[in-house]
Amino acid sequence: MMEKDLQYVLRRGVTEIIVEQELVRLLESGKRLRLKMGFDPSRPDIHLGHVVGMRKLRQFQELGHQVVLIVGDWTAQIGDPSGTSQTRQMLSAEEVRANAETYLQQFFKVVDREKTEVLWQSEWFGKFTLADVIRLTSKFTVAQLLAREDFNQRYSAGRPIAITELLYPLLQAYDSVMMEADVEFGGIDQKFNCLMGRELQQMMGQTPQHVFLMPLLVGTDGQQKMSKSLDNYIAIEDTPEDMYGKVMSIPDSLLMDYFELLTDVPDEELEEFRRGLSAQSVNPMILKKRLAREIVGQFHGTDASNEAESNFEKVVQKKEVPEEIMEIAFSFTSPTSGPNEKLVRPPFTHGTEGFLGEGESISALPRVISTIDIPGVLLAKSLVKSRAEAKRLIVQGAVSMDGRVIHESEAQVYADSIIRIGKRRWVKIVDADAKQ
RNA sequence: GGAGGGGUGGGUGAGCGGCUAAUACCAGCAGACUGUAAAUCUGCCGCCUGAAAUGGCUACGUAGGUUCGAAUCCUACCCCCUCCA
Repeated sequence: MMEKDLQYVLRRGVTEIIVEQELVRLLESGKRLRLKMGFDPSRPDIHLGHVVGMRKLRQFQELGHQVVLIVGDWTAQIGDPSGTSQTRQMLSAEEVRANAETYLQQFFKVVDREKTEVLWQSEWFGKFTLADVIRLTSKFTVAQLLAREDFNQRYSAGRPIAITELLYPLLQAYDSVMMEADVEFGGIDQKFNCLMGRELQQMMGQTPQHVFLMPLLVGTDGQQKMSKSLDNYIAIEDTPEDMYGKVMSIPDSLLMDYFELLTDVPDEELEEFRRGLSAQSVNPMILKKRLAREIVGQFHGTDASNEAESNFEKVVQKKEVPEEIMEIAFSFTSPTSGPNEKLVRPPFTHGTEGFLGEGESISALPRVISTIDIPGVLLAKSLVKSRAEAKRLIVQGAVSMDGRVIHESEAQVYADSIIRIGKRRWVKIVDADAKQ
């Protein structure tokens, strides 16, 4: 049983383990290992890309090991040069602290807080002197650092590399020494930095850490790794509905990766899914719904994930109006004043008169009617960036009211009329007077 | 210290006195088709005004200047990059 668990943890969602044989021996020795994971508090939000590593940490915790989370309050200032971003803004100490707080809160949604130790880099780098810097940097050569692929590329392409960027791997390596890491976890793009940790530990008389590398989660665009700056991410703070919808929008090609990296669905079942997909005997959409339920459930519970699913079926698949929508108050009795301001065009032409039958009064009618300026409404609720945009959308037939496409900026609305823009934006006009 | 290159819309990147709100590509938005998948096709993609043709305003690092007219020319300043030392 134990054996099987270990194999699962070492196989599922893993790209590379350095050095695997040794790590296995170490795990079998029964020693409580110190597992290193670092993060830069340059951005506070955690998304599913981070969750891949966090889940792995959790699995090791369940085997009895200790997580040590390093808050990179110094490296955050440099910005990890890996990937596209070049220069990053320096953050103030307060920003870093606030980001870190938010991060931790989210981190412990997955990782067991009881078995986690949090260390800040400033505990050691805060005391660093120039002498220390020189001592650290003298251990490595430029050639060693240029071995890193992205440095190498930039260098040979004649593009700039800041000295602080070269420092980044060294600082990260030094963290491993200070916390006496047994294993460092990271995405495959962290390989170089983690290996530097091994070297430095060895130079400083420690047993070199093992390195546990995981695949990078591809974002919702199906192209690049999930990241906030590319806006292809699913945040763990997303509402259940959003999260569900975003999962549904990933390309089919990512389906199995997501299952493997982000859920506990057993390998045997995943095999079945794969067979079904390649034999085309199963609709990927069905599997994706399962995936979405699994993921939403992890962060919001099964009730919320079921609700998110029925909401999705109702709103997206059946194209009905969602349960909860934004409302805007409109006074039908005095359409040209009060809260309406920009909602009614100055030459107010249509009122209730003419819509009343013989002997009817306003109160006898279930709904009142008035003419309203649609772009004004959309703008007032920030559903649109400008009037111009609203008009464009109307021209393109993207705006409908009570199920009918609108072609003009002015439209007749009733109390409780519902305006829809595109696929996922709604507003409801409510009677301000009735609401009082 | 010296020589050279460059700063254009969310990104890449053309334009180098009027035809330029500014080519193209990417991203984004919307429509068709759909499974909120992919692929494809179509339209949009600075702001305000107008039903619309139109009109006005703001924008090509910053500040001035030349000109009937400037992203395009001149001056100063700021910033970035490359090479030599």
